[in-house]
Amino acid sequence: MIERQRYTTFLDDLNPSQREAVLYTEGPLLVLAGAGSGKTRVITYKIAYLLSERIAYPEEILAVTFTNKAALEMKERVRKLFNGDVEGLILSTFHSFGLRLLRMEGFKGSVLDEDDREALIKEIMKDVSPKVDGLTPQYCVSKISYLKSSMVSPEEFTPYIPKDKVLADIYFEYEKRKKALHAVDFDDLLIEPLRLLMDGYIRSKYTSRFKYVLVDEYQDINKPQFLLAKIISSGTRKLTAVGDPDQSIYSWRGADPGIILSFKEDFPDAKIVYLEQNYRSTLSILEAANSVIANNQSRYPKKLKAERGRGKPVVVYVGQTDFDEGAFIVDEIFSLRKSGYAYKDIALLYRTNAQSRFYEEVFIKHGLPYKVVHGIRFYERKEIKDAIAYLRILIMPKDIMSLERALLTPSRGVGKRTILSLREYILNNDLTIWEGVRTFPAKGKISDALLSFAELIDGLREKVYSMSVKELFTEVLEKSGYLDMLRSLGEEGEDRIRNLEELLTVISRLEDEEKDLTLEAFLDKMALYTDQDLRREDEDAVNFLTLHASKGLEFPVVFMVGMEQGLFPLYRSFNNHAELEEERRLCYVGMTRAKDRLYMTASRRRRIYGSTFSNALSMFVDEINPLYRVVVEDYI
DNA sequence: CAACGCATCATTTTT
DNA sequence: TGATGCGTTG
Repeated sequence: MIERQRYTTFLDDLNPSQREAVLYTEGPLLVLAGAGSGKTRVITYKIAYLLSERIAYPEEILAVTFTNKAALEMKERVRKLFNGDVEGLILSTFHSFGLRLLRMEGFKGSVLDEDDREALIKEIMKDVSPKVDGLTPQYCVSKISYLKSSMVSPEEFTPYIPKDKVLADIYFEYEKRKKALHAVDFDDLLIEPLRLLMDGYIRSKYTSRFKYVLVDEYQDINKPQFLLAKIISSGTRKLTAVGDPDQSIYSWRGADPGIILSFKEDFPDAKIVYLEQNYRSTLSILEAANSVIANNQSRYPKKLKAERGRGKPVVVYVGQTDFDEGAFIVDEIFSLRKSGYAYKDIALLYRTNAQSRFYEEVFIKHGLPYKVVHGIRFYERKEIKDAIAYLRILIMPKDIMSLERALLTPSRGVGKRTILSLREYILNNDLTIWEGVRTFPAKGKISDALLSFAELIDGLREKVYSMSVKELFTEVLEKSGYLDMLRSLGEEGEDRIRNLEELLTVISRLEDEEKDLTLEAFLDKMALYTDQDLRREDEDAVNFLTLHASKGLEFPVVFMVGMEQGLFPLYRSFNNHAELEEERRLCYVGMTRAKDRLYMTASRRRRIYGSTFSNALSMFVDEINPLYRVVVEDYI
């Protein structure tokens, strides 16, 4: 008994409903957790509890969240709470888990990023399909991704509009070529594991391993993610899903908010726990947010209760021009600083990325520090991709995409034409990339070039297991002539070398964190992690981010800018009820990020795309209960 | 075939 | 405003 108490003292930090959710280990559990009600806390405490009480071993627990960053933070919290060895615990994103499963089942290919995907689509469009108005590569990428998230195969897809007839062919060909290249895209990281899990033997391996499955942000999962969670947890059916239907903001991307609403149908014996106390925001902010979200018709009524005091009202500012708006924000930030807030306590949220530039200019003019938070993959910069490609071809025998990339830069007399026939040659004869380069029938200069490339790669391959990733990285860049190429490029090259040096710093850090980091593990991280996950953020700067990117975060002070009809909500959603409600949920997400102070700013006239528009104040601002807001107008 | 200029048209994007 | 794509030129 004394033992037990020692292990679980941390349960005292929880309120009764949170504790109920943590302690329930009988079967499926849905935690409907409002904004700021401690859902992350429930997940981390539950894992720590399972471990502390020896209810489960680390390797029997799978917990999934939506971002790598969130996963990393949660793992750290679990480690601290449990204060023991968590080796074997999988706490990652669905995608990382999917890739991991594929690797465990022998997948040796590479993961296509957004650029690769688009490049492949462009190739296909050139080759096969007739030209159709409005059928852009980007349209294809997003539509195909949407179809895959909805689990509609090329064969099942029935096009309704003309351009989708062509798209259907492109989709089919895309899947075919991707498969030939032994590559998977982000959507495959969910779909392919599902395919494998159809096999009874493979399935039982995972269902017997995972006794507890926990899923965060359940309101924004898509069909394959749902199936993955359901199947993996089917051994014990001890699935804990945590989410908030009011914060579902990704349905345009294939997320299905219906999944959280039908939990009780999918798991009839499920227990449901409601977390309705908000610990994050002041009463004014919370009531303001409540009054906005209450306007959504398709929702289960729910009202979060504030645990904090009234605080300051939400400040609504309407300037004459966007410059007034900027000046107001700057003034407020100066006075917030005086009352003790740091820059990093402040976030500026906007609806579209394009809006950030204007505020960046304002901040630069006034010498205020800011950082734009967005998920551009580090990996997507050319020099980074090139460097990674070199590392990949050392251990990935089927990674033709990376081989082609490495072969092309620095230029060594092997051009696009040779590359294409080399690809054919490797695919037709089912060779490894190494055999391919060595035996490809070429003559003269090309043959020499290929041979010395093969030598280079073979030489480096020998070192893979005797060198650390960091050493190998430096070695590859030197020996391949890549650094020399950049050095000869002058100023532009210097920038790129700096990026590579930054990558080197990242590698050092990863190696510090994980002893014996293998090249395989490193490469898989690179494929899925964004800048934000890899970079340390300790600088004191105001955070600039989209409303979407703000999900799951919190800031003492939040500015929601551009609160105008047409900008937010966007024009497009005006005559689409479902879309408008999603915009409203987005507004709710933004408002509930704020702990102490919330500002919503707008201007009567604003320059967009070079011309001036007059927008009405956002309807969402009107929906705020006047008790909790003050309107500041400026007519200077 | 590439380079240049003009027209066009703009979401959100955890992975 | 600025990125992108297409059609025209050299």
